[in-house]
Amino acid sequence: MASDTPHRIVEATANLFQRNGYTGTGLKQISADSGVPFGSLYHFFPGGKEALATETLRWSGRGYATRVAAVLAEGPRDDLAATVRHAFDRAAEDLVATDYVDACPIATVALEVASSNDTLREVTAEIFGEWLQGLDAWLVAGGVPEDQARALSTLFLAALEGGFLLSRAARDPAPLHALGEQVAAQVAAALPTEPR
Amino acid sequence: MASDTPHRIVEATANLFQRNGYTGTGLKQISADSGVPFGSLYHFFPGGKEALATETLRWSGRGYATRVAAVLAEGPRDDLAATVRHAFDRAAEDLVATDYVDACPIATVALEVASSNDTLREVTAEIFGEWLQGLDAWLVAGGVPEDQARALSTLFLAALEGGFLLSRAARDPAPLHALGEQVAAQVAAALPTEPR
DNA sequence: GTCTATAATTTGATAGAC
DNA sequence: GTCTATCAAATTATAGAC
Repeated sequence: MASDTPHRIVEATANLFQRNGYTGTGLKQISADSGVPFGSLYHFFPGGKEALATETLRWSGRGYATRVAAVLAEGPRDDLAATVRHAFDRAAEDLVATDYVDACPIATVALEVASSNDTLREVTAEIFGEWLQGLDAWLVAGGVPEDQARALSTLFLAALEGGFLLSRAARDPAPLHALGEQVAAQVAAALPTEPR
Repeated sequence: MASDTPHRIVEATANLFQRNGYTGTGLKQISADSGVPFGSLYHFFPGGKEALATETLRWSGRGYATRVAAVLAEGPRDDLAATVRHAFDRAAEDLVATDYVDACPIATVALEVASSNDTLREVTAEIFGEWLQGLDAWLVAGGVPEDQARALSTLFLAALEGGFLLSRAARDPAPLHALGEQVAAQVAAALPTEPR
């Protein structure tokens, strides 16, 4: 169980998906990058590329949810808005530190398959849905009224995704930082103790 | 000048990019869809696929900017927030009406090439930059203070892009509608006449 | 079970007939 | 200039030796 072969495959696939997307990633390259013989890909993933992509997206989705949860836990418990800013700033830092590759591990593939592969589209939809549920719970735990949670979690996730898009294209962290401020303001406005 | 061949090529390429992305679109398919012989692709675009993609992205970028400007012009001139909601609602309608294909014509390709093709990445960055400038001007003309325009235009565009991502993945217009409300609220808060 | 070789197709790109 | 045929290399997938 030392070096789990299927896991090595998924890990290499996840890295390649982030840089080259789904159609841009070849199974030969996955074999080469992971050091796993080509035939083993079909031994462990009889469903071929689509099955491997499904597993990779789910694994990446869980990993990213964990990372975001950890960053949100770092922030001050009594200041949701400050924590939102912190999360966007950390996302921007990670992006710059990794030469603009370490963004959302789902988005590129999600857009690629949205109109061309219904199986994988559903997988990305499930992952985004779980992320939104997690953000809902975090917002409600922080004092946001339940009936406003989904709108704000949607804003949080969409702004993060849009920020990744704009920051990666421009190779500039500024969009992500600005979006952190904007989302934080909107979250603050939803808190019942907020002055009006 | 009746049926401009290079234009037919670009148009077919734009449609294929929206459904299958950059790496997912083959030149053979472009030739077939446009009805233009394969060799003509290299006659009109000697730079090959990258040159054709550059031209297609620029053409799609101008077209989408025009469409958004038209939608923004439809809204009430004295109510920026209502116009923002209207724009997101229209984007959602168009998305549903086209079976979730008619979203941003740049985003999919932008994410695909962000870490793999610097030439095309720069093209997408230029397009997003021009869009943001246009939104800045529209916001300022509507009464938003100049020093807040870029943050709000970034929120507008990022939320739209993130909304397209979430709505396409889930095949549900709800995220785009919710985001229209959120962005509208943030725009309203930036107007000097807004009550505080 | 591990791995190599190869099949069948498609890719981007060129050569060259007309 | 228009178009066909083809190239070399890539793709996903499979067969089968070890």
